[in-house]
Amino acid sequence: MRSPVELVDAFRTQGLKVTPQRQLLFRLLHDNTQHPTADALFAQASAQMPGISLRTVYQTLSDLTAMGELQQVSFDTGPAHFDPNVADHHHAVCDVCGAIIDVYVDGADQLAIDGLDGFRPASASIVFHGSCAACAGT
Amino acid sequence: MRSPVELVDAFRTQGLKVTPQRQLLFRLLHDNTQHPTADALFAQASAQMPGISLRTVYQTLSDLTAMGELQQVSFDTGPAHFDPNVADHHHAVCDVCGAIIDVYVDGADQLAIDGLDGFRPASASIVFHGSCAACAGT
DNA sequence: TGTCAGTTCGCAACCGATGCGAATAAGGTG
DNA sequence: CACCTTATTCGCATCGGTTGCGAACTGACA
Repeated sequence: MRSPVELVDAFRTQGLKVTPQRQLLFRLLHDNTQHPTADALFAQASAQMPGISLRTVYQTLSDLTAMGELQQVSFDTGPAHFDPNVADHHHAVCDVCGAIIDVYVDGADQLAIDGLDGFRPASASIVFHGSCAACAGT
Repeated sequence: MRSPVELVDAFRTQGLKVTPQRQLLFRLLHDNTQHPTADALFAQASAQMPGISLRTVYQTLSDLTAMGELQQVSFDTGPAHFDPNVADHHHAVCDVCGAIIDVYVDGADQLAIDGLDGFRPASASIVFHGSCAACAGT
């Protein structure tokens, strides 16, 4: 995701308006490696801007996702998480504390796949489950 | 997933009862490669047993999943799909028609992963997106 | 056949997410 | 700087998927 100042330009260029709510979310998301949910962002945003609506958070998140600035990732059936890292990468989920970390997998594109039977893969997403450094103990 | 007759034994052994509803679902799921949702199974079950409750379908699916006879898989934020194939495998999803097919990936366990930073992976799940043989055209 | 624990099933509730519409505010123009 | 247009905010209602609850029911064993 681009920086808050770049996003201001990008939004205006598209005829979209730059509101305080949006700017706050730009800041909360920039360089955020937490993979927050809409609800988590709403909580953080509310602390700095009481009265902001959850609806607005959802709205801005989907705007940013549509613009390619954000990647929406979902695990299992829980709420969606948002990732400002839009590079080609994958995720590791800690089953203990729920932490999500970005991982880069070499050779993900040349995996030997059996059973494709004519299926033409366009993309692959890999999710590792396990325990993170903090939860694995020492 | 084991065969309907084996499941009858397994259920009784665990003190669970074998009802007509459950037997019907055993049959609908056995050798099913469609990865149906609870709703889809409910529709099929209703055709053969009018009056069966969606609640019962959910109940039995979660029983079977708890017993390890079924694997619950979810893609994006949509409804959960149930897979009687509990072997170690992955999935390919057709973005056109929504078909889900089982695939087997060699070397999935020795992928070169960067960024783990102490994370200990216990399992990996890979989802391919693309177009299936029927939808890819020829 | 009787007894009892496990089941079924409808309804309400829940969660994450989205549609709608009135009030509000951004931002270009005169 | 005031104005006007259009986008945005935000609360509320709604929706889809799923689960909790509890009364009535029914397998399964004695």
